[in-house]
Amino acid sequence: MEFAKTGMSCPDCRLADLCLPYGLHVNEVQQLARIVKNKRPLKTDEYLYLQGDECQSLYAVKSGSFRSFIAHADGSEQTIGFYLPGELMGLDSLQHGRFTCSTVALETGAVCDVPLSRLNELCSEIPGLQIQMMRMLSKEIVADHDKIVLLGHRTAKEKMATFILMLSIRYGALGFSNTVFNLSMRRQDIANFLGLTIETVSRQLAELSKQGIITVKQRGVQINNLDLLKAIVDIVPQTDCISDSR
Amino acid sequence: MEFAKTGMSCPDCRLADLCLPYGLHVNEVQQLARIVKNKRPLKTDEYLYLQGDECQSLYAVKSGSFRSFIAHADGSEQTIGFYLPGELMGLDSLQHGRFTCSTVALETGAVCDVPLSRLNELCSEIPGLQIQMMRMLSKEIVADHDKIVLLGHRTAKEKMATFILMLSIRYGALGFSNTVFNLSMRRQDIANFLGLTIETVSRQLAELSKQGIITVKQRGVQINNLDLLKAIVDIVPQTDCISDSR
DNA sequence: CGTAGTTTTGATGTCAGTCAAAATGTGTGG
DNA sequence: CCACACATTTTGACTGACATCAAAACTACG
Repeated sequence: MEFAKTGMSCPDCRLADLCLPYGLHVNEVQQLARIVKNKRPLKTDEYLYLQGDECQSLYAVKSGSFRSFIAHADGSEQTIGFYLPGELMGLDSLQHGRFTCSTVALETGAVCDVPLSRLNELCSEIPGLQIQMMRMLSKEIVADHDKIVLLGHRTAKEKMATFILMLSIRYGALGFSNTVFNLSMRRQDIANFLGLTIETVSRQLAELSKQGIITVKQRGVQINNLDLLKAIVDIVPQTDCISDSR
Repeated sequence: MEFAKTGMSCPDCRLADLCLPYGLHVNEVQQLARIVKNKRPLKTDEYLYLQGDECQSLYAVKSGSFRSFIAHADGSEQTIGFYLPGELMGLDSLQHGRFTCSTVALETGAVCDVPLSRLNELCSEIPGLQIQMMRMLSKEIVADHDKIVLLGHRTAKEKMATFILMLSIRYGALGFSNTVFNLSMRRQDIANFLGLTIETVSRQLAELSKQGIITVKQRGVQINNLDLLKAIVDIVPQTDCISDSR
């Protein structure tokens, strides 16, 4: 998903209102833009940072999508979440200065590099930025709570439906279609994220297809009946998004 | 768990280094203390705030323990977490100004009331406070990631062992015994938190008892073999705590 | 076109949920 | 202090949803 051109700066970025510049005055956005470094694009499966790395910068998704996960001593992984444009990655590192998870590109994408030391300075100078920074941290917490709810007590079908619905909502909030989109992650990633096996994910997608609620063609997903999908979920995810039809 | 006396202020609070004052100069802590209001103690099952309430203040646990949970339209709940002394509650509200979960006292306890507007002002004046605030938000995110890992792919036995171990670590970090403590929450709360049923929780506790790893007497838990407990968990939770024997 | 990776489909097993009842604990009023 | 009622926890028998194991079908890429 191409959105903001690589090299485009905060004042001109269409994602500004979903990102750090939200609520800032024009000149403040310019100040922010001056500290943001544009990173080169990342290719599929390229790592943005590794668990345990010292954190010098936070990264905002400019285009593409990313997966973050925690690796365990035994080699197993748990996918923590997926990041779409406008979202800030690396917020887990602010506690101790090291990333607690690894993040990898799911497709070709670009990120904005926000040096932490400069960001902290700027937060002191611009109250609005400090507020927005806390908003974004809080948003991550709320999103994580949604994930806890998702993993807590739901059946495989509910998990699958919720996953599709959350993506739909997030794409919609970005100005994309909320009924037709591509899954940038593999079945394995979905399964791992939802605490299921790939076989179960495959079967649930097939089931939802058979019921006519969605149409799946490899990575491509089309939602044919949003209401039925919501009926399966029935528990309203309080995802960050601004415009939710509910 | 009595810890800091009600009425005691930040500069004298034993929990200061786990809480907002961490890293501040003495005079800055005094500034902070001036905006903190002492709330009356809460009794068991008394609500601190309700999901959907407008957030005027954040609350730091002074003594006792709390449970926060999300209620769904169908009446079901998902426990999001448990709060112990020194922890800050309500961070989920910073995004939109409303609490996204309810929080209730598990036992008699007291909290510090930190008015949000004053806190924001103070963060602008005291860079160290702004940094610490972000650390605490980040800590919450890391803790939530641990919960996602916990709920993701673990068996009932692993969940139960991890739960006991995390409590052990947190009590230890507070200066309490990490081998003998009371569960302030009911079985129902543990089950709901772990995505299990009370029957399964009961059986797993019985199983761990039978193996001699722990001794359970109602709310009381004694860990007889910390290494065996860790062996069951095997996936190291990266919980916030400072001093971890591992 | 051939190989490797990914996804789907099928058959079987198992862990935790459900239902039911007993045991234990907690609180209240006599 | 005891008796009774109610809540919580434990134990047991059975069931079912999802995991596991295995193989086939589909895709992608050189």
